[in-house]
Formats: sequence, structure tokens, C-alpha cells
Amino acid sequence: MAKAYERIADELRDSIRAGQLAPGDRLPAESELSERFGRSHVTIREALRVLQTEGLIEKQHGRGSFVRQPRTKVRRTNERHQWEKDRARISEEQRSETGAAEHDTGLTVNDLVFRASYRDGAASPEIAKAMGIPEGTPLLERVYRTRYSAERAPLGLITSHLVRERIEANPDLLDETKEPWPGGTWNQLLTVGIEIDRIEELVTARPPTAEEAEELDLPPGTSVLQLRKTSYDTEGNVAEMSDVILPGDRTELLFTTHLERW
Amino acid sequence: MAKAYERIADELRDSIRAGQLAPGDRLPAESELSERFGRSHVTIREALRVLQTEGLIEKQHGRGSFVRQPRTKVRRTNERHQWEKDRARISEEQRSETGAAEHDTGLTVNDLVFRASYRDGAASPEIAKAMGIPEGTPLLERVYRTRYSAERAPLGLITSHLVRERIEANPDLLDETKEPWPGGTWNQLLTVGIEIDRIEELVTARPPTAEEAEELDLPPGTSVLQLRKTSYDTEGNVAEMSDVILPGDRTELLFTTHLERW
DNA sequence: GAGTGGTCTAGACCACTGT
DNA sequence: CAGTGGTCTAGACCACTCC
Repeated sequence: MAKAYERIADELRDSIRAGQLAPGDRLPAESELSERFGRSHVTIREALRVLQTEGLIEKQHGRGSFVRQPRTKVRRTNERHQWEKDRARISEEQRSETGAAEHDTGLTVNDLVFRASYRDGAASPEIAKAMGIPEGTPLLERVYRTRYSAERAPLGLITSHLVRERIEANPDLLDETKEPWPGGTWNQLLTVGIEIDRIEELVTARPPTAEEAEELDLPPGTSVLQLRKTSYDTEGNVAEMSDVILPGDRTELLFTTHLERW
Repeated sequence: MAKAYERIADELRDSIRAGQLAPGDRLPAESELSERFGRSHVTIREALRVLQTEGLIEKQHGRGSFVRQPRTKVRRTNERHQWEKDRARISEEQRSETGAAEHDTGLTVNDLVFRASYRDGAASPEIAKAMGIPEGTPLLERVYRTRYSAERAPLGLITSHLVRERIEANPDLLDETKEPWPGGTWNQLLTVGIEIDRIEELVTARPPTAEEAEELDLPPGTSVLQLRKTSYDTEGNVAEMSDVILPGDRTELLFTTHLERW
């Protein structure tokens, strides 16, 4: 007495798990499944929808439904922060070879495309709370994308918040045509006397908004990883806070924690 | 010429974002929406499904559709590792004293273990690779749940893998009736001469399997955070590896990275 | 044009929640 | 019991892909 669409989903799921349907294979057409199971078009589609939200299949309009290939993941580590900090003080030429995103992906600078836009803002209640500053504090907000040139979709959507007053000593930092910041964010912060002491990263998972799904080219049912990165300076104040939206199906985050020895 | 269900979804989404429909509010019945928009039952349901997968509404059979309340999140930090390590060597009485104090600082460890089951296993290719050991190495696998006393659904599903040979010097570790391990995992590892030096945590997001959705009481569209925690001893070998499945809608992970000072 | 999945209808009936 | 959402049908037509 189980629901029809569940029985059909179960049967197809078993076929996939057993390997009778391998990754990349096309499933039988909906019309054929409809006939085989003696159920209507709508019921078949409901069954396929179950498998789709489980991430097992992918539907392509006009072509068919396919068993999903596991996506190759881009790994982002927290060791990159020390690496970036070290890099901020080495020479310009050595530095120009690579950037932080390359550290994670192993790609060279030519493969990566950045697009940045700056805008002035003021701290909303939520941002103010997260940064430990008064509401309405003038901010510089940088919005950018990192993208691997061979792929259509960005690796991540980033919004970065900086307190304007703390960085305006260096006019380059307010000019979006200077992006990516020569020498990287860390080097530029150094020019205005800011040294980062610790970084907190708050990770959550949630469904994408319609806009995010569009921009990151996320298949239905995929979620995003949201990473709120807060950088504290040596006085314990927030120097920068950024929100990073990462596609859940092709990102993995690696955090290493070193412990004191006994 | 937009699709009808998208227009309807857009309109309802706008109402929610504008606050005309507040969290907890019931949406108009499907039959009423059907009449209002002049569309069939199925089309209305398609529109509501869009909002559901965006996490904006929650449907309850027989009661109605409701604007979702943001869930209160359980925070898990990586500072807990140092704290746990420190705790492993202090006396039993001191341990119970500090429990409450640390709880206030956000390092919650008063989750209670219920239902632990042990089984003997051998390292699969995937596990062997992750632990850096030969395939087929005898393992002790502990499967357990942590939950807060007040809540129904577990906070996480955990499978922990230990190399049998390294821990069998202490028979208590092989006995599932001794769970939770007196003094905690760290203290018990200490009894067999293992000191943990560093921990790697690999975080990914994915849709839940049907079983996980059931056990964690996840609404449709919610994803899980998968955390693979690998503990390395002072020789650089893997002492323990565990997979933790966390509900994406009520978990946040906080990682702090301390940097070397200039 | 043939074959695929996507949207939609009008209506039936089932299953769950409340009173 | 009335009111809600959940399953299902039979059929129409649309939109996309590939040959």
C-alpha cells in the first residue's frame, strides 16, 4: 500500500546503487517509465523528483534524465590564512606569481578571473553586531567573484566589509580599478598598519536563494555553504568581515586544529 | 509570459520578504490560492514547492502551510578540541566542576550520548585511504547519536573508526556497555598511550539520504553537513577518524585559526 | 521532425488535523 | 465532521535537443 511514486523511486534508486545504472547513464524516458509501471506521467515525474532532490539524478530538458556524476570538489583550507599572511611581506615579483585562490586549487593565476565592484555602505544592525561596531558605521563593501576560466559558474560569491575609516589612509584601497589589490588584501591592510592575529570562520549550510542558484548554476536540491569569515587584528578588533557563498556540491572545507602538547 | 507557478511563487515570496506574512503565519489554503490565482490545484502546489525548497515555508499535512521560523542553531567550535584535551588529564571531580563553567563560554559538551553500538569491521578502501592504513585493517566502529534532552531529533549521527590493535590494551574500550567512555574519548586514548596532536575536519554539504532525513527529522530541501574528523597522534598517524552527519538547518560550525605574529 | 522533459487542467479520492 | 494538504489520472500542449 506504499505510494506509487515512492515504489518507483525505490526501484530506480536500487538500480543506481547496484550499478545497473552507472554515473552518466541516461534513464529510460518518462514515457517509457510511465508505460512500464502503468502510471501517469505526473506520477513518474514525482518519482524522478525524489531522486533529483537526493542528488542521484540530473534532468536535462529535451535530452533526458541522467545518473549524476560526483562533482570534483574544490578544497579550501584554513592553512591558507597563515600562507597569505606570510606572503604579504615578501617581494612583489615573487608575489605576483600566485594568489590565494590558486593556493587552494593548485591553478595558476591565468586560470582565474576576478570581477570586483565596490560600493559605500553603512553597517546594518546585523553587520554591526557581527563586526562589533556601532550601527551606521561607514563601510567599504567589495563584491566579487572568483571563477575558473574553463568553467561557467563562479567558485564563490564574496561580499567583504571593511570599516572605511581604518583604510582610507591608503587611497588605493578605495579604488575598484586597483582590484585585485596589489599584493593581496593582507599586504594592503599592512600599508594602513593592520596586522591580522586570528580568523574566525562560521560555517552553515542552507538552500540557495533563487539568485544564488542562478549565478552558481546549482542544480535543484543542491545547497550552499555559507562561510562568514571574520578577521581580528592584534588589538582584538574586527579588521574585515566577509561572507562567502560556496556551491555545496563542489566545495569542501578543510580545517586543521593544532593542539598543545602534553 | 512567465510560468504561472513562478509568478505565484514570486508573489508569495514577496509577501514573506515584506513581512506581510510573518514567521509562523499560516498561508492561505491551497484551495483558496487556487481560486485567487485562477489556477489548478497542481499549479498552486508547484508554486508552494518552490518556496519549500527555498526554506521559506513548511507544509504540514492536514494543517496548512506556514512561514518558516529560523531554527536556533547549535554551535560546534574547534576550540572544543583543546578544551577536551585539557580535560582528559584532570581529576574526575574537577572535571564535573568545570563542565558548567565551560558551558557558559559556549563550549557545550553536555550533550548526552544515547544508544551507542559497537561493531568490528575491517577498513574499506575508502576508509583505509582516509586513515592512511592498509585495506582490511581490523577496526572498532562505534555508531552513536548525540542529542539534547529537550529535543526529539538527534544533533548528529556519528560513526567513529579506531584501529583495534592500538586500543585493545584497555578492554574497556571494546565494551559498548561502558559507553560513554569514562572520562571521555581523550582520557581513554590516554590509557593506551595515545596523545592527539592535531585534528583535521573536512566539511561538505550534501542532500540527506532518505534514512538520514528520517532520523534527523529534516524537512524536505534541507541538506546535511558532513564533517569528517581525523585525529592524528604525535607520530603523525591517524588515531581516530569519525564521520559526523549534522542537520544543516540547525548547526553552525565555528573554526578559529590563530596566526603567527609579525 | 522525432523524442525528450516541462507546464497545466479538471477532477477524483486519500490521509491527516482539528473540533 | 469540515478543512487541510497529498496522491493520482488522462490528456493537452509547450520548450528544448538532436539529427
